[in-house]
Amino acid sequence: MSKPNEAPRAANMYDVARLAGVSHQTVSRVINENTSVSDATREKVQAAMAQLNYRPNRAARSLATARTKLLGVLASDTGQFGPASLMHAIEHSAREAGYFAVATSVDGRSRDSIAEGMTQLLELGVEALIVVAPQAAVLDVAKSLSMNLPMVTIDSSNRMDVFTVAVDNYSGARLAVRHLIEAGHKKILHICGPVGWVEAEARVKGYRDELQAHGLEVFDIVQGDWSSQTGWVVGTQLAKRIDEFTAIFVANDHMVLGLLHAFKDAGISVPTDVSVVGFDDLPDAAHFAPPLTTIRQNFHEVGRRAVALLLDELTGVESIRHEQIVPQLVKRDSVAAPSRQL
Amino acid sequence: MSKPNEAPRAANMYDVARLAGVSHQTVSRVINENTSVSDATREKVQAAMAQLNYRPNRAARSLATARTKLLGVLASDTGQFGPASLMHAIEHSAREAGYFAVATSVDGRSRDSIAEGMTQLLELGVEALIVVAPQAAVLDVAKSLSMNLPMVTIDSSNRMDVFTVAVDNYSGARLAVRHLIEAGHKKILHICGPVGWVEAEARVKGYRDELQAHGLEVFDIVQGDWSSQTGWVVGTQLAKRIDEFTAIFVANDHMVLGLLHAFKDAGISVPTDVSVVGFDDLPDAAHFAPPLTTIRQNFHEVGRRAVALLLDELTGVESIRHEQIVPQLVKRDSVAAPSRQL
DNA sequence: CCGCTCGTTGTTATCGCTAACATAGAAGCA
DNA sequence: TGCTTCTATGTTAGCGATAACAACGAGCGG
Repeated sequence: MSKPNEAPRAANMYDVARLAGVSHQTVSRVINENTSVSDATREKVQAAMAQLNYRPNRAARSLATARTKLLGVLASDTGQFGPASLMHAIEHSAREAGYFAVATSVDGRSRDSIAEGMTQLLELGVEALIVVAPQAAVLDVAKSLSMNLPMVTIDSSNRMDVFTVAVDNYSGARLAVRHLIEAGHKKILHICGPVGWVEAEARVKGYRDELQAHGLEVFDIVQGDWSSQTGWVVGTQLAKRIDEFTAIFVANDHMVLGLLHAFKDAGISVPTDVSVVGFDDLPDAAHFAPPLTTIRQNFHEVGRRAVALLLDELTGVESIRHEQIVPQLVKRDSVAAPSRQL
Repeated sequence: MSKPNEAPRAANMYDVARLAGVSHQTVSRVINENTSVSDATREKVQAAMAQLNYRPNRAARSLATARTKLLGVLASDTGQFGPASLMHAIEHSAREAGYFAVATSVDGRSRDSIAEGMTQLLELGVEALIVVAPQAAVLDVAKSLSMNLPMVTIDSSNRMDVFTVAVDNYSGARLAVRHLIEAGHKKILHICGPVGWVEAEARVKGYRDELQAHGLEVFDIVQGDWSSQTGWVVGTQLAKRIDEFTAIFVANDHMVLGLLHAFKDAGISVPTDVSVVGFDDLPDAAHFAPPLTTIRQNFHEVGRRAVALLLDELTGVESIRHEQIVPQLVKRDSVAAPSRQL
């Protein structure tokens, strides 16, 4: 009394081979588009595969080849616009190359969390690693755990020991500040991102250097954390010292939104009373009040190049070790000539 | 002349066994915390694993057990706030349960893209599927390709053939409209999401039903597509017909931002001239001008429950087939009593 | 003191695939 | 025609784990 349809196990290579009247190896050859298989045989096999709804078992294949066709992405803050866009780009580029990108998001401030994510990725058997985590700590942990897995990091820290692809945050920041200077501003503040983020640091440096290059005063940097909430808090405080500056370079667009909110409540008009430049060019930035002048990053391009770099490394092709994508200034309505003389 | 350090292959179970002076099976037992292993042996094995930096090979394990511990996530529009938050929640919940969530993002309007994503997931050997795609088409394709893989979809379409976890968009919409009605509005417009999105449809229905329940006029729905850009376009047109309504229920917060922009340019004040309620409660919504009254969705809870449901199904536990998470109204400053008599 | 049980460990087969080698015909060439 | 060469296919042995069963002692009751 056997139960015939109990757990109808999925078809494997031998099932296909039997139905097509060939050996399993021939089926394997058809799948891998390998070498010499006659057209007649190929068609028979393909028909059999279709009929059985056959799908190769990736685990078995990985075991036999020691290759998983998996790309690991170690990411933090995946809820943010930047990382999310990046993930999307990476996934698509990977897929085009026959790879599958598996992502794990970690808390960039916790070494345990990072280590746990790395371990998972390693156990999955990823062939290479993309680190999308703007905190230096993530990179360190990843590096120490990854043995000699090919690895590229997406940041602008310019560490020489890892391949990097990055938006050139430093030039982006200079671009933003220069735009403000060219509009006639001399007292320019900077609201930066949280400590530990390499992007934030690069933007601070760009801000400083551009001001100094023009012989202008560098203010104490105002500490932010990327969130619009903090932008609002900072903006509320800044509103009281409005006579100290005429322009602000803000390290990201979200913070600008909060800042704008605070300024509006304080009766400060942008750009009449103070000019603002952001960073990111969120899809919403064109609809801020006023529409925001900001720095656009091409995340899609960054993701694409990161995958390309990794694939080169995997296939042994020599390639550039450090790529920078230059961001662009997008002019909208948040910058005007200063109306006050300080 | 052999090259000793050429390709230092990672340690496997036999290496550990040899070093610990036991059989590979005993190592397997230690890893799986299985049955009777003496403390002394366990410690020896653990020491050997640590020394060799041993990591079990997931492919081999999958092959032997026919289980991958992989949860597939078929998602569309992962750049949006909602799906991104959801993915994050799913990933964390899965990890807590010893699973790894692999996500693939597809274009919800292209059946080919959906089918391709599904095929990839299936080949990876995912044990179950979470569909985070608000378009009905995705669900259909997934259903047809998935054989009888356990599957839960995150939407409110209330299809009886699939497990669902969803934010109750219908009640959310009624909540929003009721709030407007209670503020005294009688002419309330709705800007909806794109066609084919089940959330959009549920919100439309909620809007209609709530108005009808109060005997109020239902306007033609204004077609949107979630983006702030479209919100601006729609807002620009609506500004010309401002005397036809006093309030708007907008299907998501992004569109509100564009709408606000258009109204501001047209000299229409919110909430003085027109009241607005959004949907989503973006982290930025508190800093819109004015701060937005909107409907908050608890994505984290949705993700958590979806994973729990799937795990129940996987382990054969009977569970609820359809869960609804009720959203909340968040009151801020974009709603006031109507100032005009229509 | 013998046989039984149970806790602990080892042995062998197996998962589904690919790599490497083996083999059988057909074609090419003198 | 007889030999080599190539094309198309089959056979066998792993990859690194788990499952199922076998075996070995120690402890225990009769």
